[in-house]
Amino acid sequence: MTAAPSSVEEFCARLSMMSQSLPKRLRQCADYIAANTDRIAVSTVSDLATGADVPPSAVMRFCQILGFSGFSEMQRLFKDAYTLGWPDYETRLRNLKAADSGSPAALLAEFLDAGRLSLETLAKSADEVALNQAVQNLSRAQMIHVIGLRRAFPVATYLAYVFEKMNIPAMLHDGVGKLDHRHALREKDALIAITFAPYSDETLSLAQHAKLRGLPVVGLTDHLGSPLAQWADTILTVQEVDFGAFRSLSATIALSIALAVAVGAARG
Amino acid sequence: MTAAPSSVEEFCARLSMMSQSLPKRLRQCADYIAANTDRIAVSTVSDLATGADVPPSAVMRFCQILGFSGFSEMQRLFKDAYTLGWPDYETRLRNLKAADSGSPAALLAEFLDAGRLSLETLAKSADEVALNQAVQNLSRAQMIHVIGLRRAFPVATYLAYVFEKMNIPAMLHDGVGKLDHRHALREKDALIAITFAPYSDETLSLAQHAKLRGLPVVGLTDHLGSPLAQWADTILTVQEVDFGAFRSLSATIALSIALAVAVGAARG
DNA sequence: TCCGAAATAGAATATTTATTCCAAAGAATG
DNA sequence: CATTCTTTGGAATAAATATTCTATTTCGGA
Repeated sequence: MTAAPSSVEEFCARLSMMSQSLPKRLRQCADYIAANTDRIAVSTVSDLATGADVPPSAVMRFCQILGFSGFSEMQRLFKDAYTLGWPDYETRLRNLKAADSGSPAALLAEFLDAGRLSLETLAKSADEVALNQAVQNLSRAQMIHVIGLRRAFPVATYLAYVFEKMNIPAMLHDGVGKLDHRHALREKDALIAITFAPYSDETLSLAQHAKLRGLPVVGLTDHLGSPLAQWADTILTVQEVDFGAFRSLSATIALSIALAVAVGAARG
Repeated sequence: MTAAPSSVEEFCARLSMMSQSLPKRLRQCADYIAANTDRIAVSTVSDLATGADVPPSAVMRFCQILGFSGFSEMQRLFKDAYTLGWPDYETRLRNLKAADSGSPAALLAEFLDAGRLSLETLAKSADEVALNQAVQNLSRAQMIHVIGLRRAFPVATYLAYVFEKMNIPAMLHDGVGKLDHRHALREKDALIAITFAPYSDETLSLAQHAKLRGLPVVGLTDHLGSPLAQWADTILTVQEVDFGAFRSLSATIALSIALAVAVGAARG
């Protein structure tokens, strides 16, 4: 018995290699599974058996012929691939770590990978409707207030930089000197609030203040259940892949610039 | 008991509605699940329980509070949604770009692409030797000073954030109040200076000051001919691909974190 | 500080799901 | 046509997983 495939690609290759030489029932399995690789992660043996019109034991034999100990082992391949976004990521990560763990170059490779993965995830999950709505709200504002502290601070400062370059009136609430500028929020202004778990009280508090005064609030956060959601009119979510304790911010910054430039364009 | 959500959107909405008023353990469930909606389809109760750091029974109670009969029913929602499948990155990016140019979604696609290209470029061009040298210089320092203004400011602030999180003494020279803290540079300290064309005088000036006092200076800039080169012991270069007038900073930030974490590791 | 209600953890149980095994059917070979 | 090897289906078993239940703990209000 040959070894089991260790990636989805390898799995597919093996499949097309073998399917010719398989007896009837097993070929049915192979064909059905090849046509539904995207369902394997969320199916049971009997789901697949029903789909391929074979008894469950045929599916089991099929898994074993491919080199897996059973269905569960085969399914793990697909569950992992799904969870991680791309199939080979975990394997590559393991190799990199094993190779030369801790060396600066290895670390850099990890962060580059994490950044890339974050960008790809955002491409898949970006909510166009929310983005358009955010742009509309912000482009009507007389002044755009920006707040983001701790990990979100770099994002906030970059937004402030971009707005300034485009001659859009914007104010960064940076908390310097513990000065609170909430009263700078005036009628017809809007707020961009950025915060990720663990959420910053100051940011939430300013968002609440703005919301209660009736200003449009655009929230940039990590998920829809964030406490920021209740104070924002529009929520944009970004999941950054983290490596170690730190995140790359790549996706967050990309989304921020896109937002800012779109606002700039909308204002003409 | 209210009826269970019948779509993932509804589920997320319900979640953000409730999460405020939930007791501790259930809130942990809500937060973890909200941040990992994409994993639910392929997780077991105990996977989620482990991730949320609660016992499995808490996850069950959580499912029931949301209106499901149990975990299996909740998971079905996500398994079904999964089957519809996300388009892959390439497809999605093409779709985003296809939306009439200038639309927020199209802009986002461009910035995501630019970001990814920058990361890939850095992966190919990174100078391992310089990186190692930079890590060495910085890990010996008693305090690390960081300066980066304008476009480089977000990078500098993120570096300061990361150093702080790792308990490494660091000082951000942010120019607030036009205060000049160059005399905070002391024997055995080191400086990270970050600047891109058009180069910031303040940054160059501080680098010069440090160099003349004999402190190690690590320069992060756009190319080896940068004016920063003459005041730095080690030069790290990053080319960010720009789209329109703005750059994504993805690669610069990835390099910065890698540098910081490597320094953290070297200091033990 | 006490009481009652709410929340919790973990063990016990039920259910689903995966896996094995073997008798029977079918194909190939001489 | 008999023999042998392969394939098959389904029942029996094992394992994983979900779910319930209850003794405790925690929390909030008198």
